[in-house]
Amino acid sequence: MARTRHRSLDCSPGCAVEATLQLIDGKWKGVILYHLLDEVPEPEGALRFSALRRRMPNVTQRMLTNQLRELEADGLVHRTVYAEVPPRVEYRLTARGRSLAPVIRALKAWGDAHATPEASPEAGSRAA
Amino acid sequence: MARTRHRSLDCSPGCAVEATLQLIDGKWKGVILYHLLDEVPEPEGALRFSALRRRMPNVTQRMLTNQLRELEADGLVHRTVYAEVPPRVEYRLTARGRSLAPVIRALKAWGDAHATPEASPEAGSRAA
DNA sequence: CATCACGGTATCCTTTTCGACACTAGGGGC
DNA sequence: GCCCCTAGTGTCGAAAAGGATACCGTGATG
Repeated sequence: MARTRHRSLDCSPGCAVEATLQLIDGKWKGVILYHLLDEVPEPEGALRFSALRRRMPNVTQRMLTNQLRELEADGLVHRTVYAEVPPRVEYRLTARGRSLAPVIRALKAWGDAHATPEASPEAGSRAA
Repeated sequence: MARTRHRSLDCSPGCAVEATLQLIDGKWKGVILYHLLDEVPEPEGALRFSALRRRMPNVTQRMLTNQLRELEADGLVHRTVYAEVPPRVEYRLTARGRSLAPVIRALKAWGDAHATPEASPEAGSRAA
C-alpha cells in the first residue's frame, strides 16, 4: 500500500539514502519508530496498539495498523498477539528496527535544533 | 505541491522527527541533498541543473525542478542563475541545508550497513 | 439483553504525487 | 533558415497515499 518510492535503485551512492528513507517514509512511521524507540523506558520498549493510539490521537486506527504492518513487513517492528479476551497486541522494535536509532535521533536532533520555524505558529505551549 | 505530511503538529516530541522528515520527504529530495552534500568535492558543492540530471537519469526535469524548488522554498538549497546564453543555474546547499549533513549521513550509513538486501546486488564495490 | 473494550478490517472517497510529453527562449553553428 | 544547447514551464492523466466511517468477534459488566 505504500512502496512507491522508486523501484529502480539506480541512484548510485545516493541510493543508500533513499533506501533508508523509504523505510521511514509514510507520514507516521517516523513518529511510530520514535515512540517505540525513545518514548518507552521499558527495556524492550513494547507498546500495545492502544498505547500508540493514545500517543498519536490524530491517526486513525486504519492508518496506524497500516503503518505498523508496513514496518513489520520491513522487519523493523515485531508484533506479538496475546490470545486474550480483550485482544492484546504489543509492538516492539526488532534489532533491525533498533539499529535505526541513530537515524531517528539525528532526525529528532535536527528538528529540535531548527525548531520548525515556519511550521507551527500555534505551537509553543504544548507541555509535552 | 508537496506539503501534506501532517499540518497539525500534535505529535508531542515525535513531532521534531516528523518535521525533519517532512523536509527530506519527496521521493528525490534525499538523493538531491546527498549529491549536493557529499558527492561534490568542491568547497561549496555547487551543481548545475544538468549535472544533477546526469546523476539521476530517471528523474524527469519537471520532477527535478520541482523538488529543487521545494528544497529552495524550505531554505535548504540556494539557486544561482547566471544570465548567460545557454542558461546556467547552479544549486548549492545553504547553511541550513548543510546542517542536515548528520541526518543525511545517518541515512546513508544505515542504508550502507543494512545493504538494502532486496535492492541492488550489483552494488558492493563502492566505499564512499 | 445492551454495552464496552480491544484490535482490527472493509469500503469509499478525496487529496497529493508522479510521470509522460510537448513547448519556450535565445544565442551559436552549419 | 534550421537545429542544438540549457533550464525550465504547462497540461493531462494515472496511481497512490491518506482519511472517514462503519462493522466484526467475544467475554465481562450493568
